[in-house]
Amino acid sequence: MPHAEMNAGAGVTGPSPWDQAVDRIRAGGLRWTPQRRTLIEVLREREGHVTATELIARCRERDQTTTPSTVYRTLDLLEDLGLVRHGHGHDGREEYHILPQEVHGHLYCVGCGTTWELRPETGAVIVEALASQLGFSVDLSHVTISGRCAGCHD
Amino acid sequence: MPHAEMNAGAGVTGPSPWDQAVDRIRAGGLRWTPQRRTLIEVLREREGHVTATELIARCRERDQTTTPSTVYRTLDLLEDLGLVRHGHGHDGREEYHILPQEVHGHLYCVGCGTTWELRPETGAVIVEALASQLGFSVDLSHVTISGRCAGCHD
DNA sequence: TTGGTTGCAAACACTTTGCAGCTGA
DNA sequence: TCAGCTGCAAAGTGTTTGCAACCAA
Repeated sequence: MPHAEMNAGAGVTGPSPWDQAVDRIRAGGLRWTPQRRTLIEVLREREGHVTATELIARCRERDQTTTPSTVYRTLDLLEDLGLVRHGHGHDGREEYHILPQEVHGHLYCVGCGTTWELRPETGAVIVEALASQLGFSVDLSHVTISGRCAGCHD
Repeated sequence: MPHAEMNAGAGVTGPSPWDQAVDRIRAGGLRWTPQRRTLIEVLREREGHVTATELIARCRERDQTTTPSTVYRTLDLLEDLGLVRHGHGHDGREEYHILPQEVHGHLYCVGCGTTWELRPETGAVIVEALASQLGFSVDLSHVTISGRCAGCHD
């Protein structure tokens, strides 16, 4: 998918936030379980956004016994830890943003169905326009804009 | 309300597109029923956007016997006629835009729960920014931006 | 008459919840 | 041990569909 290029090189400082997740879970008196490990394995392979349904399916690939309720409960937990955030996609389904280290919105192409990231640099124009014109302060992470991407014009 | 007066010099032109709806429905060999009349009465009192659930409730106020399935089916029909358009609101529910005579997006305030219209004049900045920077052509009618309105800043 | 419509109820897809038993620390 | 976790099944949303009866044209 023609996703936004991830930072090559300069990257994140220190260990992956997912590694810290184990400790942070334990630190809260919570337990590190096989089910949580499975979900986090799935999550750390992905960047961007996924639907809960997709996560459940991917977990089931690794562990046939995966249960939806456990996945949802674990996602709630991870959201409390700030490792994922949820919103709603263009079709109204729960959609999880993985590792939102950088707040971003989404662009959905009705032509090819691809979802693109709307980087803060680009989104800034929107944020500023609405702030100055209407006094409205945008939460970019909840923005999804539909339209047609460069490759899908009529 | 914004333009909409398509004053034709000859004969059949209703003052409101809703009046034309009756004829357009009949013209398609379809039937004009009490249930459809009820829904359209409800719709013509509203501007902007409503959830299907809200429409069902309002119809039931007028006609206790209103059924969800009929409302959904009628909304489908009205969408075919171009009288409403549906999208998804900030919470992922079906949301209908009534009489989208003027294409517009939405602003949702997470503070007070109000939904505001994003007028094309204001939205133009967004459209232009994404077009020039990414070659993405925005469909403003599917844009919903969350944030805080001027009266709800922390 | 007759095909579009309706109401009902059941099906749906996705998500949440209650609870008894299991398990990580 | 024992609070937290899991699986299951059942409940809940909101939306869609199958079908026999119904009714607008």
